[in-house]
Parts: sequence; structure tokens; C-alpha cells
Amino acid sequence: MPVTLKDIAQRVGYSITTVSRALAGYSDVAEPTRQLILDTAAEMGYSPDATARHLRAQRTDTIGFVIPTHGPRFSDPFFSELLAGIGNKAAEREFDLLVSTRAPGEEELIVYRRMVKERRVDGLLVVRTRHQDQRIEYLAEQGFPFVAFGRSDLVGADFPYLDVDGQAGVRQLTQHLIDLGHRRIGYVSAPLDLTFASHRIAGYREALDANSIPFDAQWVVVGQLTERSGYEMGRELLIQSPRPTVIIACNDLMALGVISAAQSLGLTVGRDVAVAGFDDVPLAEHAHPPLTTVRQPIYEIGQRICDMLIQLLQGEGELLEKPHIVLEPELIVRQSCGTASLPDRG
Amino acid sequence: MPVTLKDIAQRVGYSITTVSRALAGYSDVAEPTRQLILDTAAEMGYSPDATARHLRAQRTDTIGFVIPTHGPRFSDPFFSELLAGIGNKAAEREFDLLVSTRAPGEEELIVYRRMVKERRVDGLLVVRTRHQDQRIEYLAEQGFPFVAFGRSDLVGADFPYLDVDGQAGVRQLTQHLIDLGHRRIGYVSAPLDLTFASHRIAGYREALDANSIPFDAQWVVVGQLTERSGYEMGRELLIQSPRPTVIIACNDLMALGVISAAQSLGLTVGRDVAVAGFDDVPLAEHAHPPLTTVRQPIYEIGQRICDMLIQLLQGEGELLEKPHIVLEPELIVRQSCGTASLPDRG
DNA sequence: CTGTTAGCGCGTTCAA
DNA sequence: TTGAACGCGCTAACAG
Repeated sequence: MPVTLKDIAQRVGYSITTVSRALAGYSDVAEPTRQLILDTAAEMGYSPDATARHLRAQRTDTIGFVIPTHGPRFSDPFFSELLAGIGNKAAEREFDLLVSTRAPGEEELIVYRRMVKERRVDGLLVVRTRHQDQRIEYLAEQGFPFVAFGRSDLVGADFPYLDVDGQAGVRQLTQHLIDLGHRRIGYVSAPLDLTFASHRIAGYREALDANSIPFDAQWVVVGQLTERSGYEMGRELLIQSPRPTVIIACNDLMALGVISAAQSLGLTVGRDVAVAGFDDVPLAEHAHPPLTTVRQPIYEIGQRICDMLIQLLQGEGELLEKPHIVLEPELIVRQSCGTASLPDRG
Repeated sequence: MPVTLKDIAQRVGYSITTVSRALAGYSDVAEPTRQLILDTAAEMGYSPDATARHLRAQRTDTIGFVIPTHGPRFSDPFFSELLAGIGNKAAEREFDLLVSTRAPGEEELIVYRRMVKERRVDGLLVVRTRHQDQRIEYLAEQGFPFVAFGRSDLVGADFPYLDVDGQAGVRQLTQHLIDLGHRRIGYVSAPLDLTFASHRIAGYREALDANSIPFDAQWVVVGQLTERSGYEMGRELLIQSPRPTVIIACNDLMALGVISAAQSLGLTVGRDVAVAGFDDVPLAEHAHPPLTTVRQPIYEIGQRICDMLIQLLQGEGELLEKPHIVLEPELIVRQSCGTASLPDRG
């Protein structure tokens, strides 16, 4: 049986209140009394019951995070790293983290509603924002505290978010490839309901325009952000004739799939065809060849959105300015887009 | 403001008790009364407060899971998939999941103690068990419900676990390599305090013994389970002369690092040197070349340990037999250990 | 300095 | 069929 304030009170012969105050460090407890209580509590191994505190305080000191998973074999290093950032920051700020894993869709929304309505958490982290994002719409209309990783385009919804400027990132990357002489540039997009998909593809088009390269829908396909999907989409692009001289994938995981597809077609990546990704997950550096990509500081992002949410929560009134943070990503050039001779350049 | 039983009671003019019972579906509420209450509750958007229920029920309906992370850039697809399995099963059984991310060590133990002593969760999932595992020792001595993924060797501690027979898995894998003609077999172990490290290396030795191949400590190094570590350790093994004709890594992530090391040394994997891993994460199939590995059903394992824990919790008395489940892994042969001619075989 | 009272929201006696 | 009273464990306002 766990030991409660009552147990200590009985043992030392003071009231529950006094014990509570002594333990809380109030100054209005006689020194000897305090010592007795502290010693006894330590001896009995007392720890306050979290649930009781939560009820009393009308706070759970817990934040919620619903990880969007796709299928049972879900495994994205991006989310491992994001979770580590969130989890470590939460611990540092003495918050607990309630995690749920759901595929996007109707069921996902039920999870959000439950966490909100049952007051299971004090605030929520929303990631991988979508156009007309129902989660954000719901949270905003409920006035429930949340911070998003990614923007969204809901009318009348102004909410705190942190995002990475994917448009600039992909523009820079595409320009880099154009500078290397590429003209037939394949592009594997993310599902188009994701806001970052639009931003990134806009960066791609922007770079094409700036160099008077006509946009050709034939070079653009949509993948599901998994390596398998990257493999399939990469293959689809590469069996065309003429084939692209480079393929940009919307995330590193798909880029790895594209590399795999290229190799299965007997092409040498970095020589016969170039491949680039986005994220710079740890694996990118150790891919074969090492992957040219656009780096976003995933771990730090996790930390920051978590910190933003906790600030929001602790600002009591949410009168703080809604922060809109947009980070600039960084182009990382590696061998997968080697400058070695490429067929049909220029 | 959230709506409570009291709000509904006031509105309908019945007592809190009656409202509570109507909502809980008790049979001793007059039908018209019940209807009124149900309708009003729905209209007012009532949901019971989770915290209050927890306090009342002396249960949190929450399970805890501390993910062992290593460094900020932690990103292991293994844990993504395990987490998905755990999370989905928990949701299915209507349990919440409290996640913490900690590096192994002193701080980690504090997290466990906190969850237990403050009654933050009803039970815990322990993964990546270690020799003389302090977490298990603590939980066992506290009589706190938990299920481990992996065995451990504590005197007098009999606890429920699920494990994969890594010894058999690596034995089979090693035998397969020996059958292919390999004799100089490098081995990148996991840190030796992990129980699975011992099991797997035992399988390696067993296969050597069975084929009268002398064990040579020069072929065995210890890595940290990351791709970076695999790279470093792989390099260390490969610059020896003569070098191993194949390297077994204790997990797929390190195997990818080894492949990277081999390629950086100008070796072609599958021809100049073979590489094998363990886990069969989704990336393994799309590695270059695709990775020969030992498959453990990670997602399913997540589901099962979660289910075991919930069973334990709901069995009220824990008089159930402590289950000790050991799954047999499956050898997956791919091209990274291609049968193409290898130098110095036999 | 210390104790009494009160209440967070819920569910479960027990009595009417 | 309904309601009053109680308590889960904790903290805070208010006496004295």
C-alpha cells in the first residue's frame, strides 16, 4: 500500500494539513515539527499521489502527442528523433508526455477529442499539418492549447506554430541541381493534403521558373513518405525515356527508396542518376552514396515545439503573442548528386 | 469551462448521483429520467473527467514506457515500430500510454521510481533488458506490475517477459554463412550489459564450435547499436589483414553502418565482403544491397508485451502464471551475403 | 504555529 | 426510483 499524507499525520500526531504544509516548504511550520515530518515522510517513503494532485490543481501537467502512423510496419527515423526532442524537453520542464499512435483520419480525430474532452492533457502537439486540418480546426474552436509543427490554411485560425521553410529549402536544392547542369528533374512529392508538400513543390517550381525550365507534370509523382513508396515512385520515374537525370524526394526515407530503385535498374547513383532528399536523418549520411539533402534540425524542433506549448500553458492567460516561427533549413551536399559526369546534361 | 455531473444535475433537476447512475447505465433509473439525462448530457457535450475517475477508481488506466535513447540524434526504426505496436494495442484495450525518453543510467531509474511512487501509471513496459537490470530489480522488489521485452538474470526474480531467441537466430545465420564458405566471420556485438548481446554472441560461438572453427577475439568488436557505430566498428574490422569475408552486426542499423564502411573502403558488399544484420527493419530490404538478416516481428512484439501487461493488470490478483514467451526468429536471406565468388573462402 | 472546513469530480454505499 | 453522505488524496482559505 502506498503511503499517504494521512498515514504520516497519524504517525507524527499532527493534522494532514500541517504535514502537507511542512512538506510543501511553507514557512509557518515550527522547525522541530517540520523536521519530524520531513524525517518521517522520508522514512516511510512518501511520494505525493500524482492523480490527486492533478484533480486538486485542475491541471495534469501532461502534454499529448499523437503520432501519425501509416500501417503496422510504421518506422520513420524522423519521428524517433522528434519524439526524443519532445520527450527530453518535457522531462526537463517536468511535464509528462502522453503518446498515441494513430493513422490520419476519422479515428485520429476521436483521439484528439477524447484527450480534450476528458481533460486528459493540458495541451497538445500537432505535427504534419494538413490543408484544412480538422485537428487544428477542432482545437482552435475548442480554445484548447496546442502548438503545431507546420502551418495550415484555415480561415480565421491563428495559432502558434513552428515550421521550416521547405519552399526555400527545395528551391535552393533545385537551384543547386540546375547549377550542376540538370534539366530533367524528377520530383517525388508527399501526399498533397500535407501543407509541407505544397511548400516544397512550390520551391521546386520556383527554381525551374527562375531558370526558364518549363514545368513538366510527367516528372512529378506523389509518394507516401515511406522507403517502399520511394522505391515504387522512383522506378516509375526512372523507366521513362528519356529518364530524369536527378530525382528529388520530399523526404529522406523516400530518397533511400529511390536509390534502391535506381540500383535495381542497374543505375549507379551519383553517376548515372542523382538523388536528393529532405530532412537529413542520421541514415542519410550513411546511405550509399551519402545523400544530398536539406537539413532540418529535427531534434531541436521537437524541443522547441514542446517548449512553446509549455510556455503557452504556463503563461496562464494565453495573452502571449501567438508565435509563428519559421526556420531556414540548410542544404547538405553529399555524393548522391556527385558532380561526376552525368549523361545528357546541359 | 468543461461540463461536469453537477452541471447536468442542476439542469435536469436531479441529483448528481442519479445523473451518474443514468450515465453509467444502471437499471434502477426511471426510463423518462434516463432519457432526459442522456439527452441533456449529449446536448451539453458532457465527458467524464479522466483525472477524477482515476482518483476515484485508484487506477490510471495508463501504462508507462521508457524508451532508452542514446544521444540527441537518437533515431532507431526499431523503436518506431515497437512503439506503434504498443500504442495501437493500448488504444485497442482502452489504455493510455505515458512515454518517457531517457538514456540508460541513473536518471532513467529516477523516471521509473517517479512513475511508480507517484502512481502515475498502473504498469510498466521494460525493454532492452540488461544483466542485473536495476529497473527490473526495483520493480520486482516493489511488486509493481510490469512486462519485459527480453530476459534478465536476477537472482530470485521471476517476472513475465517476452523474448526472441537471439541465440538460435544468430546460430542459424552464422551456420548459413559457414555453409556459404565463410571462415573469417567478423562480429559487431551490442554493448555487453544487454542480455540480448550475450544470447546472440552465444549463437555465433555455438555455430563456430559446431563447425570446428576456432573462436578468434580479433573478429569481435562491440558497437553502440547506431549506424555511426556500425560504420566505425566495421571499418575497424575491415582494415585488418586478412580481413573478414563477412561481418555480422547485432542489429540492422549497425549493419547499414558496416555496409557504409565497406563501400568507403572501396569494397563491394555481396561480392568483396558480405554483411548481415538482425531485426529486419523495413530499411533492411531497401539497403544496397538488400540486407540478409534475422527477422523478429517487432510490431507484433510491441502488441504482445502491451497485451500481456494489460492482462496482468486486469487479472486483478496477479495469480496468473508468469508467462515466459520466447519467439523463434526467422532467417531472411538477401543479396548482402550473395553467393557470388568471395575471396579466400574455404 | 496548528487544525477545521471545504472542495476538485466522480462513483458507491446506504437509507428513504 | 431517488438522494444524502462519504471518500479517493491533496491543497487552500480561514480561524484561533
